[in-house]
Amino acid sequence: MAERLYREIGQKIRLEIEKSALKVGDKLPTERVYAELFGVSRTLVREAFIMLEIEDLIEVRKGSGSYLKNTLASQVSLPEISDVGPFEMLQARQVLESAIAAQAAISITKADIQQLQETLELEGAELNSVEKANSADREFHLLIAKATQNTLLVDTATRLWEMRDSNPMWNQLHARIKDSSYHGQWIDDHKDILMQLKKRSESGARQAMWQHLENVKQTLFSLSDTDAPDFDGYIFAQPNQG
Amino acid sequence: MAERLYREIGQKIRLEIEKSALKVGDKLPTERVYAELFGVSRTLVREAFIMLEIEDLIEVRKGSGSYLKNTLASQVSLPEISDVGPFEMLQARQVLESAIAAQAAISITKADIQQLQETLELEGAELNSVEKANSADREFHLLIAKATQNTLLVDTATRLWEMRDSNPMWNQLHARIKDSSYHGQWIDDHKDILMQLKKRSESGARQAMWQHLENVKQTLFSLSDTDAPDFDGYIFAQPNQG
DNA sequence: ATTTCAAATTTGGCATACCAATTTAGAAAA
DNA sequence: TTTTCTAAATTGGTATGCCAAATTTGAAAT
Repeated sequence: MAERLYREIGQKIRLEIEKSALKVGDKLPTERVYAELFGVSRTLVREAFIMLEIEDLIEVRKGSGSYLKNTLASQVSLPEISDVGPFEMLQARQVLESAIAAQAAISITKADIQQLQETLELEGAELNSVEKANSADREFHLLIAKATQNTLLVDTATRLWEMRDSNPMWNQLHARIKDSSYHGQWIDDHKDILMQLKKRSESGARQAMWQHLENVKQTLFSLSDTDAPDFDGYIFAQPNQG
Repeated sequence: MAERLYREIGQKIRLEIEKSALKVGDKLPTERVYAELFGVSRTLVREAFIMLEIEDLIEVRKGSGSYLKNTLASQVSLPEISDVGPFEMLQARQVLESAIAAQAAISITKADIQQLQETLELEGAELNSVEKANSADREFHLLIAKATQNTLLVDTATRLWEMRDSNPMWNQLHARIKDSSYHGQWIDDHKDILMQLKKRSESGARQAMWQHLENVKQTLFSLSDTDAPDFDGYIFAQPNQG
């Protein structure tokens, strides 16, 4: 496994917080207490505390102690998401990301366009590595959300991608899509989206993004149709984009 | 300020990554190098590295070094909802909920319409209680999301409303909006949305929802203009709905 | 020239020790 | 008894040092 130890400690501390039924605002045991409890140095506990602090679960105050800042419940990023099928996910992305793209067309800056351009070139270059191509794909879509300059829209898009990446079924399919001959169209789609954004065309960007995800759905459908595992029951009403 | 030092170091490292134009996969300078560069101990640099690792920006490999895992651009500062202003929130709702409404127009059922009808009547009746009116308002919008029959869209809409309800500034304003003479138009807007959904008009529902939230923005603006606290800096580019 | 493999080097992992801010305890003053 | 103030204890902050994994080097074998 070879996980970094501080993560293990952090997880143990989470469990301790749960067992002790600590409420928001309550004081946690000190670093030294946890160190002795787990039989490790205070350094490691401290690192685990930093992890939990970055995750916004606790707050650390010098000379005073550490305090629970949020509930454990608010930590978990949506539990039942793994039950969401690829088609349902793609439909949600279609609805939301096309709207975000339309908004981005209004507020996008030259710098944003430049970054999108660079990412697009990376996508073309990195098609040998599925890993990197996926990362560039994600980057492209999130940059568009960022171009709206609206925190909540960025947050929404990010959440969608986090869910996608944590969905095992999607990962399985993604590799095959990227291997398929569709990769060329994938890039063409992105080029089209970028072009509409450059033109600052609201409806153009909306439609280009919609069509892109429509194409992904089609590819996914044909792959799962011919080849594949069981994706029945994931098909939804297909909106006709007006 | 009294910020914890590792955060400062982490920020400096981000700047260094930017200055050095490091690409994903590139190796970072070692902890010892940064320690000397910033004139601090390796411990602090290590803590900063942990912070960046939690943020998924870098990957740390024992005995080997640390590597850039994601671009700085893809870094999303996890949203501290409390400092999202009402106008930013309304803009996000405008973009997302109008898209959701359009989708709902396609898949809505008679039962959904019936429920919306009932909720709408409740809204008219309960205008004496701000509390209940607000609850009915929320119900109306969430029912539309449910009508899409897409889990993720429901989830997205729910999240938006949770954030709205936890934003103190919004709550403060909401009461005043509900008190104002705008309440009548509020209900008319909802009636219009419901009518478009009945007609199953995708673009009609989209525009009706957009216009509704546009009206809310206008009301909010006029209230904060005449009366109120300091809402400057929350104003965004206003998309012209096509 | 190429390959192999072990020793040296590099790099992150972890622990101990001491520092500084905060809190607490208790004695002195009122 | 209550308040005030100071010193001791508590708690997180930072630095140093040694350990272990990974990488690199270079000499020996082929």
